[in-house]
Amino acid sequence: MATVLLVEDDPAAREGLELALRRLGYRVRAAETGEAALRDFPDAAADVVVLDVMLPGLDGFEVCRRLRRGGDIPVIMLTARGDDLDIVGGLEAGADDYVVKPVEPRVLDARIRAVIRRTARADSPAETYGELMIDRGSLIVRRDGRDVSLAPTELRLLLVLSGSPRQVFSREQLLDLVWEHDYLGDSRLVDACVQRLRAKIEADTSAPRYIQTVRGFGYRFGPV
Amino acid sequence: MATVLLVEDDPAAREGLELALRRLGYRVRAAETGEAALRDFPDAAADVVVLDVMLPGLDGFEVCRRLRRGGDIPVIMLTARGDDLDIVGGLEAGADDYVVKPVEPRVLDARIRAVIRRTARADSPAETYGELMIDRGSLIVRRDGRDVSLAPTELRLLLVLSGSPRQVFSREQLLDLVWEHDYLGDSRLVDACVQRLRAKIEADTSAPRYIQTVRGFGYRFGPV
DNA sequence: GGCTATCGTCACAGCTGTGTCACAGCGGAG
DNA sequence: CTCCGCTGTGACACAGCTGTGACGATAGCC
Repeated sequence: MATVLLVEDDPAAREGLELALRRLGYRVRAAETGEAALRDFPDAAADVVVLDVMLPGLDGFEVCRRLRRGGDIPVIMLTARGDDLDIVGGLEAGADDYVVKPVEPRVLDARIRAVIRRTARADSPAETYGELMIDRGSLIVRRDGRDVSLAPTELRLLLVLSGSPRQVFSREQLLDLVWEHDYLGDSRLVDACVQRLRAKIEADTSAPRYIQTVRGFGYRFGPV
Repeated sequence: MATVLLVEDDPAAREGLELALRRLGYRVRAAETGEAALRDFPDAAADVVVLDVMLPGLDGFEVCRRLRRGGDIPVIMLTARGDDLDIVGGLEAGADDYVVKPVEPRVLDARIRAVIRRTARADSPAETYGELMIDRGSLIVRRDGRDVSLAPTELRLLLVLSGSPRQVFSREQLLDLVWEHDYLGDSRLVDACVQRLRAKIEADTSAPRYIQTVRGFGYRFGPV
């Protein structure tokens, strides 16, 4: 059965949900704050994170964003009833779903299963594509065995693209996923970042091997 | 921009949402009943379905299940406030998300984009028609195992046609779906693009195997 | 077999989309 | 404070895609 990392500062709500989830067959690890969750997370080996929005210290949105950067664990946000802004913020921060408190256990159960079903993907420790190696755990990228120094944005771009090899991403999608701001109008922003990334990981930028242009549509990570 | 198929029987709610979504840049096709939606669907070429739960005739759950069977178009359910049973039922029926009525346009916008972003990631298996392979994820087209280099418009045309095999598309429909501009009067525009596409994917353009002309009506993708 | 509406084909001029580059603003490190 | 690297922006060039119109070919109808 799946493991849930539950992040909730209110003891009553936390223990209630923990008990309910255990009854439903989940393994549960609980954390009281976002910091604790982020600290525990690599070891928690959770399949899904259930995350309260209102937390002392780091709030839920920020925790969600950081979890997103670290990998692709699905996140379900717990939000106060009727606060639509929370919903928008949570989804923009990369949450996979949200539920409104107080939550029925069977509702949460259904959402957890739906989210796990959607994101069921195996994550490998370090991926190798030809001469290129990408380690999502340590965020180290190597070409021909030598470390490549990437700027933060370049790294995020590479992680997003290589996270779904061969999948074509439009510029709009990339702005959403990598830059996390809705952009109106066009600019050479994505192109420029792609170019910088290519300059660092491609042997021949005029015949890119890893980051390919799909004219009229966008870009694709595709070794071969 | 994405196309939304909106299924809602209440005229006021339907027209309100339709207008709001158009303002946000979506193309919208509306249906009043589940039956109408299912009938329209193959032609609607929608990217996401927004589906009211309470519908006359087939209810939202059943429509959702049938849409699921037909393919993997993402579905967002519209449900009455506070009805948790709806939520469970909707997610079990295969819905990707739900929103509570009445819905703020920007909330629905965020949900639609989140759903599209998630489902775009799912790698769709490549389709194979005889000697022709079309991979909608990577936008790679192969004939006899060799990559075919298609121009953007040619590729869009092929994607639209092959998205509904055997379906006849009129030139007007194609101008709308591929070129996205309402065209008045006739021109050889569609023909020219079809010809260019045929030259690249057909072995014998005088006896096309994949893109067939239906004289007086339009074109059809039909590998037979 | 002729006529007509319809479709295929082609060449070309204009233009769109992308690669590339330099530069300035910004923020963090020291 | 200064310095340095990262980021976003605009300008520019250019490959090659696109739309257009003319004309030839073809199928359907009588």
